[in-house]
This record gives sequence, C-alpha cells and structure tokens, in this order.
Amino acid sequence: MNVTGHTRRPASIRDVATAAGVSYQTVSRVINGHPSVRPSTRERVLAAIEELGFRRNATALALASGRSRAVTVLTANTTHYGYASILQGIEEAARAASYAVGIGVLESAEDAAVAAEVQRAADAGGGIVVIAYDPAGVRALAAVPAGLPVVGVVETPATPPGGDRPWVWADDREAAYQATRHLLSLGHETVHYVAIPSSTRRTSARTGGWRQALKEAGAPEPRPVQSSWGPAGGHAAGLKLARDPSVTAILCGNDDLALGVLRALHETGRPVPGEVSVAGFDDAPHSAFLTPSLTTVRLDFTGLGRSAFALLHGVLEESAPVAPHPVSVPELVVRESSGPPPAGT
Amino acid sequence: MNVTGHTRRPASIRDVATAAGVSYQTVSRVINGHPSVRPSTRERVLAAIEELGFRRNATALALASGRSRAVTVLTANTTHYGYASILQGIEEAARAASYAVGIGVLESAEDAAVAAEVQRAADAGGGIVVIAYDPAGVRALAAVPAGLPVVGVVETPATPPGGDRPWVWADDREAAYQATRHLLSLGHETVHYVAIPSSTRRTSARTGGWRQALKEAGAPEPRPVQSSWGPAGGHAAGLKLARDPSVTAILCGNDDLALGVLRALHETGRPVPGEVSVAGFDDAPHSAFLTPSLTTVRLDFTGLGRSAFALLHGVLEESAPVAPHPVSVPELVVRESSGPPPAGT
DNA sequence: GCGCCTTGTGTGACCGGTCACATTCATGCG
DNA sequence: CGCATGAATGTGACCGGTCACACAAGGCGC
Repeated sequence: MNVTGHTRRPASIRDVATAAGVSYQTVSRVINGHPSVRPSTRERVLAAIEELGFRRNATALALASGRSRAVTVLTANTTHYGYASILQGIEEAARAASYAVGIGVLESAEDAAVAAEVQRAADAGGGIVVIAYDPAGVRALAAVPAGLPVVGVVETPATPPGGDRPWVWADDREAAYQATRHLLSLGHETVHYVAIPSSTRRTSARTGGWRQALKEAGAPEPRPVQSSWGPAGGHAAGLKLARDPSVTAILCGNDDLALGVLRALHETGRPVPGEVSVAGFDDAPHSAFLTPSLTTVRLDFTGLGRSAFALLHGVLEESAPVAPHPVSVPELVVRESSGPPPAGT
Repeated sequence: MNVTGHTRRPASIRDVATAAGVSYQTVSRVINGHPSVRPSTRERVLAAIEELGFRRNATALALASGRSRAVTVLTANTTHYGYASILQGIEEAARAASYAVGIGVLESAEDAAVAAEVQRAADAGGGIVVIAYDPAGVRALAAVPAGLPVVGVVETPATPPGGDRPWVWADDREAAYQATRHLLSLGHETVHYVAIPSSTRRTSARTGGWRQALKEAGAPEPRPVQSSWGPAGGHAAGLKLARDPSVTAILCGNDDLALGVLRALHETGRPVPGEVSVAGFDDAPHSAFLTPSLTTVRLDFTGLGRSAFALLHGVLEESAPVAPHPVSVPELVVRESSGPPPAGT
C-alpha cells in the first residue's frame, strides 16, 4: 500500500494497537487466537494488521517466550546423498510446522571444533538434530549439554549414543544383512566389505549386518577394507581387492564407494557381474543409471529426516504427539551389478 | 563447575555484573571490547564471565541491536551437487565469520509458495542468499522486498535479475562455450544440447554459450532438448537423441543428465565415444569414475558460495570490504567420453 | 582557582513481543 | 438486591541485551 521510497520499520503490535484503537495486549490475544476477544474487536484488529502489513517479529517472540521455533542440524557433510537427503527431510517437516532450519557443518572431528559447533547450535536457541553417522557426528551428539532438546540420527538402534536422548535410525544393520545374503544366495563363497569411515568399529551397524549374514552362512569373514566416503576411496579399495582373484563379491558402504569399485574393476579388466559382483548402499539417484546398474539397498533418508524432526517437535512442544520410534524398512534393489560367481570357482 | 541436576537459566550480563561488582553496562563494554574500561575492571568481569560460563544471548542481541548475524539460503534443492556445494561454501564462509546459516527450500515455483518462503527468510532477520539457477530461485530473488540485504547466485552476468541487487556467478556461459568448442574441435559437425530446466530460455547462460560456439563455427543449431535435473531426465532425452543417427556429440546441462544420456546410449548400443561423444557440466565427484569417465566443465561452486557470503557480509557490515565481483573461471576437463566422430560421417 | 576535556562507570529507556495481574462491566443466582 | 463469576480489556514488568545520556574523578591550560 504505502510506497515510500525508504524502508520503514515494520509495524509492531503497538502500531497495530493504536491503529485499531485497542491495547497491544488485545492485539497479542488476537494473533494468538485467544478466545475471549469480542468478534467485533477481533475484526478491527485483523483489519489493522492487514492494512499495516504486520508480521510477528520472530526474534522478539523467541526472546520473550523462550521458544524459538527453530531446529539446527549438525552434520559432517551436506553434499553426500544420504546426508543431503536427511537434511531435506528435516527441512520439509520443519517447514510444514513453520520452524526455521539452521545448519552447522562439523568440518573436523576434533573435540574442540565439535564442541564449538555444538555451542553455536545451542546458542541458536531451538532444538538440535545431530546426524551421527560418522565420528564427528557421534562426538557432537555426545557433546550436546544435557537438558537441551536434541535428537540423533544414528546408524544403529543397538548402541544408544547419548544414553537417554531420543534418536531415529534407518535399519542399516538389516540392510547390510539383506545385501550380503543376496550376494551369498547367488553362490558366492563370501562377500568382501568396503567400509565407510565410521563403519569400521565393531559396533557399527552396517559392518554388523554384513558380519552376521556371513556367520549365519558359515562363510569366511574377510577383513573389511577401510575407506572414505567418496568414489575416490572406493576406487582405491577396488584396486586393492581386484588384485585378489578369489574376490567375487563386494559390498560397499555406500553407492559412491561402489561407483569407485566398479571403475577399479573395469580398469583391471574384471567384468561385473561376470567375474565380480558389486552391491552398494543407499540407492542414490544415479545408481540405477550406471553401467552396469548398481544392485543396492534403498534407505528412506528423507523419511528419516522427517521422523527426526517429528521426534524433536514432540520434545519441544509437549502438545505435539511424540512419534513412536519410526524405523523405515530398507529395501533390496537388485540390478545388473550382481550375479552368480564365475563357473570355474 | 556448578553441577546441579537441573538445567539452570544461563547467566545474563546482569548476573555477571553483580558477580563482578560492576554495572551491566560495564559488562556489555567488556564483551564488546570497548576501550575505556580500566584493565583491572575488565579483568574482574572476564573472571566472572568465565566462572559463570556466560554466553551472550544471540536472540537478545538480535532484538536489541537489529543485526542478527545470520544468513538464510533460499534454494530449490539441497541434494543436487551444484546446489549442495554452493550451500556448503556459504556455510563455510559464514561459520568463519560466526554467522548462523538457515535454509529454506523452494519446493514449488508457484508464486504464492515462493513468496511465503521469502517471507519466512525475511522474518529470520539476517541476510538472504538466493540460489537463482532455476525458475523458483529466479522468482524468489525477484520477490525479495527492496531494502533487504540479499545476494543472488545466478547463472549469468548478462541479465541482472533484481536490477540493483548484488549477485555472484560462475561463468556458465563461458563454460558451455568451452565444452562446445572442445567437441567441435574434435571434428563433430554440431553439438546437441540437453538442457536443465532454466536453461531453455533464450537468455540462459549455458544455452547461450553453446549457441555462440555453434554460431562461430558455422555449425547448424539443433533444438535443445528440454529435460529435468536428474539422471532419469537425461536418460529419456538420451533415448530420444539416440534414435537420430546423425547425432554424434551431446552436451548436457549437468553431469547427472550426462549420466542418464550415457546409459541411454549404452542401452541403444551406441558406443561412447566411438559413435557419440558426451560432455557434462559441473564436474561432480562421481564423473571421473564413470565408465567411460565423463568429459565435463568444472565449476567452483564452493568458491561461489563463499563469494556470495562475502558479498552479503559486506552489505551487512559496512566495515567489511565488499568483494569485487569474483568470477571463478570454469575449467574444461577432458576425459574418456569425448572423442572424434566415427570415420564414416 | 576555574573551566574544560577525557576517562571510567552507572542509569534509564528501548527493541517487540509475552506473562501475570488488575480492572471494568454484564450476568447468573441465592 | 447484593455478590460472586466470567468475559473482555488494559497495565506494568520482564526476556537479555544495546543505546543515549548523565555523572564523577582526574589532568591540563590559563
């Protein structure tokens, strides 16, 4: 309406109050839907709000009420598929609940750096979601001071990370178990494992599922190959494994690693799936379009993010029902990269 | 120090003041580094701060001072490589300047939805960075009310999107130009183009660079194939192009599209680069590990994000020097997917 | 000795909301 | 008819900082 060239200070509830001829408290009642406001009064206030383009100041609201309707997501990474999808799920749910979403990247797993980042997140005032799939995340989750509303997105339900704090998970253990069984069922003697960083600890869910499947089948358990997150790490691991002719099946900690492994096998002249079968983890969007397309396990990261937010939302507002630990069931997706072992073996 | 079971209200400057035996204003001076505070006093205050574990309340600071040391990033997507990398760059720079980073996803390009999201970003109080690579982003940038500190990350410097507002860009036009010239220089008669959503408009930078290279070489200009962002879109486009035997070179709007195109060519039995050459855009981490590895143009998205923040930072605090429009130079990366056209042509 | 400027410190108001309580007026009920 | 009750509204303090200004003490010039 009012088009002066200058940027004017936005209208406050007191401005609205004078415009409507009521007290600021009445305005507050109207915007909060308090019942005992005479309809005619409400009408007038709403008109004034409309006319002045009033919007409730989020900062003042947070300061006065203590609640800030905000979530900060702490994560070691924003670009990898799994992380980015979880973040997206959180944002989606947060937006629906009109919460603001902040992010903090844990660039280093060093304690001081992690603590600093946790502090920053705590300063933001709202709730915190920590993606604790890796060392930095796990430490961050542990470093969140007690009493702060926090939810962890973790690898496995078997090891409660922060003791009493709520968490959500996709069942990586089950997923790794399924993928490994799939490969074994094709006739492979055993399955080698290329691990993402956190998954080397004995307690890791992905490693655990793989190990369990091997044990149940009475298959020998090769040493997992420690790797990084990206295709470069997978490539290096793949070159190593390719040298060993007994290797006929490889499970990778994520699809990016699998991509690197595929490339390494290609470079060393070992056809997939003719000689070696490869399975990934996560079902990233590109996996279906690789050549050969990648057998993998699909995890619902977006849903995981939504659940994390729902849980946090429940903690922040007692009114909101706390979701019962929602575990999304992983789904094996069989594609071209897995098949029976070569006949000669 | 003080370990009571209950979560106590954090210390305020007044708590510190009484503990140090000074007024709250003196505490404020100390935490702001004001010069005229007697060293001995400063000492006492710092000791009290330390002892009470005082941290300045960000919300109160924002309310009182007006500045909120926060950036909100508006983007249509958080999972695609380019977007995620820009976000990461922004976060990195923001963290270094101890700014909080918020994100808002533009789920729909519909005007009302975009406007709502812009409002939310504005409500957050700080600066705004809009990633305007696509219709939703472009609209969001246009919808930001004048007077708000905002920086756009845009496709091309040729079309100032918001008129007077600052923006940064990676030179997509130049990148597309380089990639197209590379393919032409290999001997291809022309280069087909599979476009990402925004790039179909005539003003688009990527399309423009491609077109310019064709024109300069006197090559015929085929109709660009409109596609989506992901590999599925590239796959569909690739199937279409594969039917045309005259197609020997394809430039894709991003590496994910290229991946889909590669797959489509594989499925239709057209060897790459034997019969068809393919080039991508962005140099995503996986592109080097595809089979065939992908010729592409590398863009420094992270650097772009950092620049965007630097620019915004300059706007928010006059003290900070405003970076001169920093354009990162794209770099052509030649890999296996491009080569000379088949001899018979 | 006086005025004046500078240094160090304190006081009150304010940012824009919420919250606890006070006040007014119309009802219902004994 | 008097009084308790509840609806409708207003007042003052408060959240935790900042800002503008006041004020005391000390040094300097004249």
